Amino acid sequence: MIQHNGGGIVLQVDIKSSKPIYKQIMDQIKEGVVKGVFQPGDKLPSVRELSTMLTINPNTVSKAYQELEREGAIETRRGRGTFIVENYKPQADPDRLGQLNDLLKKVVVEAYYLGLSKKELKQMLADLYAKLGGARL
Amino acid sequence: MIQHNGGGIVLQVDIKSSKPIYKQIMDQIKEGVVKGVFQPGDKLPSVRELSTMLTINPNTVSKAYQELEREGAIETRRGRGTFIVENYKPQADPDRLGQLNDLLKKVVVEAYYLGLSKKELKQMLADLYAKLGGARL
DNA sequence: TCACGTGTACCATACCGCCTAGTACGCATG
DNA sequence: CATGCGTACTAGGCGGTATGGTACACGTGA
Repeated sequence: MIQHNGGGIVLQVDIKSSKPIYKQIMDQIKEGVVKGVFQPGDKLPSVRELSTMLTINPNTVSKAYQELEREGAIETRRGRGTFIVENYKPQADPDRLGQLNDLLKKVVVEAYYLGLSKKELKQMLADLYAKLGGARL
Repeated sequence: MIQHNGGGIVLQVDIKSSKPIYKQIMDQIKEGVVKGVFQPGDKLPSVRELSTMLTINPNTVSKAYQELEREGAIETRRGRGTFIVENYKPQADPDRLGQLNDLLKKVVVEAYYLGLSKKELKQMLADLYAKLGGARL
């Protein structure tokens, strides 16, 4: 578990996880935005800097940044760096909406197999909203 | 998209999907149990039969069945076949509970990036419960 | 102007999960 | 004993992921 704390931001990567490193970075940045840890316009660590901090390859960081930009979450300015997008406009993408529905369906099925009632799952969801986005959501 | 319909059960597999085939089988069987399409004690297709129907390798089906048995969802009886477990007793597995929480967290973050409000997500969850387990959940 | 930091684009290599193919074994049923 | 069943094992191919290295294009600031 390698950690990076530069200027208040905290990113950590688990090399041993089955989840790809570039996806770990993506998820943490998006979660950080929701939490408010990353503010619109904030500068992210440079590709080389973050790769050094996490002792991973620059290409891996670059891949994470490219995917995030493709999703519209961040933007890159050549020669300047990578930044959290300002005034993010969500678009009702049918594909991503379907994926979200599938993901949520999986949650419901898993909850059943863990013995969680509908009420308990709703509570879990409420707790997450409280924990993640006090003001934002 | 290959489909199998034997005795009322319907399983389909998308070879081109990035999701592993054995996981597709696992998810569909678990979803089928929640829906009630599969009843406790029901016999699943044999490894060879299902592999033939889906035109995939028997080992792939076997892997799906083994994982499902490890999760306690199904049980195999040597020489007889594979069956949906009767009287399934959910166990409060802390690991799986943590994974469920992570999955739900991802849902919340994705929902934010799709512009879905907390209310809309809760509605989506309610719809899924209605669609999946009318009586069971 | 020029050095520097930035993201980007290649290429080659290695590793690992997934899937296939084939063969063989142990067990329960009829 | 023949059949159907799950299981185990080996070998190989394929694609995604990550690494290592090099090179290029662009914007900034001295």
